[in-house]
Amino acid sequence: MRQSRHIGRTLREAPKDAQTAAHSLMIRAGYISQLSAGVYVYQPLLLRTLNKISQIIREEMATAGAEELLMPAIQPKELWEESGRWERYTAVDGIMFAFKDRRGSTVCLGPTHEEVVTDILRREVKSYKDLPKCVFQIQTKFRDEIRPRFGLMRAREFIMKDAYSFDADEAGQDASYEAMRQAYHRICERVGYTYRAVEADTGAIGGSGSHEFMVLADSGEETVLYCDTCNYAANQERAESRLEQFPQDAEPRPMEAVLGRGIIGAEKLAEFFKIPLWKTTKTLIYEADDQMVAVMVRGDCDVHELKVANHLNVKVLRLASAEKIRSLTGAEVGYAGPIGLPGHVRVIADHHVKGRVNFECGANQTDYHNINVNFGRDVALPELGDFKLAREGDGCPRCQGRLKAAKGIEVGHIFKLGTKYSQAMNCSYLDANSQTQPVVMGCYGIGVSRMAAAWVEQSHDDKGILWSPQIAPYHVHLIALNIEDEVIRTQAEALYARLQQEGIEVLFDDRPARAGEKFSDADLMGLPVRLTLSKRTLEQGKVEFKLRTEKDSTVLSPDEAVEKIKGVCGIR
RNA sequence: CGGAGCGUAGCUCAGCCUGGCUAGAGCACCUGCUUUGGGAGCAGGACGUCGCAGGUUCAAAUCCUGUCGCUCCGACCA
Repeated sequence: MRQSRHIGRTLREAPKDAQTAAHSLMIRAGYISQLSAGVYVYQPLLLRTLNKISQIIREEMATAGAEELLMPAIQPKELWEESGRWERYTAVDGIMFAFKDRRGSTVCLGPTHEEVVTDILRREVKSYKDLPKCVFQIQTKFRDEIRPRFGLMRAREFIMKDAYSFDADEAGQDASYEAMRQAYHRICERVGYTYRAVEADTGAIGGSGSHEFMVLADSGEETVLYCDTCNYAANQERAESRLEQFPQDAEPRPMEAVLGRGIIGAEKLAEFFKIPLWKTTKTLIYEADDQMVAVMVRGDCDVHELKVANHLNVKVLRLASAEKIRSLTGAEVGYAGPIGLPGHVRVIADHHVKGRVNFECGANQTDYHNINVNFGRDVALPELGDFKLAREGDGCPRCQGRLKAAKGIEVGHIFKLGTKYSQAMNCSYLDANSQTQPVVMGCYGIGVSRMAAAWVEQSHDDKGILWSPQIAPYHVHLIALNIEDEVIRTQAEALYARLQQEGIEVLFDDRPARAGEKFSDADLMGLPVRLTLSKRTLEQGKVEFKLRTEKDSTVLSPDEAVEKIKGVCGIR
C-alpha cells in the first residue's frame, strides 16, 4: 500500500478523550476513529490486524473441530422470551438494542447468540448420532453498555468470535471444553501475548465451569491472583485463598460484653482490646433480595459480595440501611454480631471465622463488643462458606505457595453451559435407548477487536505501537527519503515491487515529506520492520534495516533484507 | 441510572468569572522561496452556524433556562 493513498492520518497530539495508551495510540496512529460513544470506525490499518487475528482464530477453531457459520445480527424477541432472557437483557440490564420493525414486530441486535444457535441446532440435531457438533462465527456484536470506555476495550459495537459446542453428555462437553481451552491457549501464544488463563465466575450466562483468558497489562480492569508455586490462577472475583492460622488459647474464657465507646472497625478494636486483628470479627448486615443476611468474616478480611450473592443465589445484594440495622440489632451501625439476632436473619460465615478460641464480635448493643466468644457455647456455628475477598499475599488454596496479583484484560471467556439453553428451548436428541435427552452445551467467546487493543496496551513505548509480525497490519514500512530524487524513487519503486513479489506485506511511504515526520509516523504506526532508502544508501544500492523493537539499524543489500524480513516475520 | 466534568477551526486549547470593535494561538491544510536522516524556517492564504433551542440585554462565545452530545468515577461484560 502506498502511504500517499492511505486513509488514516496520524495526529501529533493525543486526543483529550483517550485515557489509556492503547486508545490514544490507536487514534493518533490512525487505526480507529470515533463515530459516537463506544462506536468506532475500524480504519484500514486496524482492519488488516483484525483480519490477521481472525485468521489465527479460524485456524485454531478448525483444529478444535469447529465449523464456521454466520448468524444474523437481527434477532426476534420470541427466541429471547423462550430462553427467558428477554426481560433481563432489556428491562433489567438494558444492555440490548431492541426496536420495532415496520410491521410492529420487536427485534433486537444480537449481544450474543446462544438463542439463535440453539434454535439452529435444535433443528439440526435429532439423534445421538448427530453429536457432537461445534460451530463458530466472527461477527459484530451489539451491547448497549452502561458505560462504554477506553476505545475498543469496551465498545457498544465490537467484533467477537463466539463458538458453541453441542454434546450428548457431560463427558462429551468436557472434551469439547478442553479442545476449546487448548485452542484458546494456542491463539494467545500465536499472537504473542503475555497472558494467563484463570478460573472465572460464570456470571449471568450461567453454567458449571469457566475460564477467562487474561492479557496482562497494568491498565487492565480485572485483577487476577495466581500462585507463585503451583499453577493455580483465578479472577479475584472467584479466587479462593488460605489465610494464616494462629495458635489458639488452650482454654475458653468466660464471654463478656465490654464497653468500647465509639470503637468501630476491626483495626481500632484490635488496638483497643489489645488483641490480634484476626481475633476480631466483621459482621455485615445485607439485604439479599427480600431476606436479611448477616455475613461474618475474620477482622483481617473483607466480604466478597459476589461470592455471597452466588451462595445465596440472589439477584440483588446490598448493605442494609442504618435504619434496618438499628431495628434488627438494636444498635447503631458498627456493633453487629451473631449473638441475639432476630430468628429470621440468616447468618453465614467465612470458613476462617471458625477454629478460633476466644474471639471478638459485636454485641448488638451500641458501644459494646463481646470478647472471648466461642462457637457452640455462646452461639451456634453458622452456615460456613467462602465469603472473603482473596488478596495478594494470601496463601494458595491448592498448595503452600502464596498468591500474587496482576492486572489483566479479559480477551476470552469460555463456559460450560450445561443444559440451561437446551432445556429452555427444547434442543434435544434421542439417545440409543430412544429416550429424549437435552443437548449439553458450551460457549466460547473471544473479543477480536479487544484483542487488538489489548496487544497495543501490552506492547507500546513512548513513541508508538510495537506490533508483532503475526498481527501487524503490514510486515514492512518502506520509507523513501528524498523521494523527489529520481534515482531514489526508481530504487524505492523497485524494492517495493520486489518485496511484494516475495510475499512481504509493505506499507510504502512514498510521500514527499521530511525524514523526521516519516520516522515519527513509522514509530507511531509500529510496523515490525522499517526499511529506509535515502541518499546515504543510494550509491551502495543498499537499504537500511531496522526493527521497531530495536534501537540500531543495519545496512543490507536488498537480497539480504528480503531474507532477514522473511526470517523475522516467519514468511514461508 | 447515580455522581463529576467538558462542548469555540481537522487536532490541542485560550477567550467566558467581570457581556461591547472584524472570535484568537499552536499544530495540521494550500501557495511560493529556502531547508532536507528524527515532526524545519520565512512570507502569504484558506478554514468557525462558538453543540443546539429559547430567554435576558441596545449588545451574548460570555449571563439564565432547557436540550443534545462526549468523557471520567460506580454496578454489567468479550
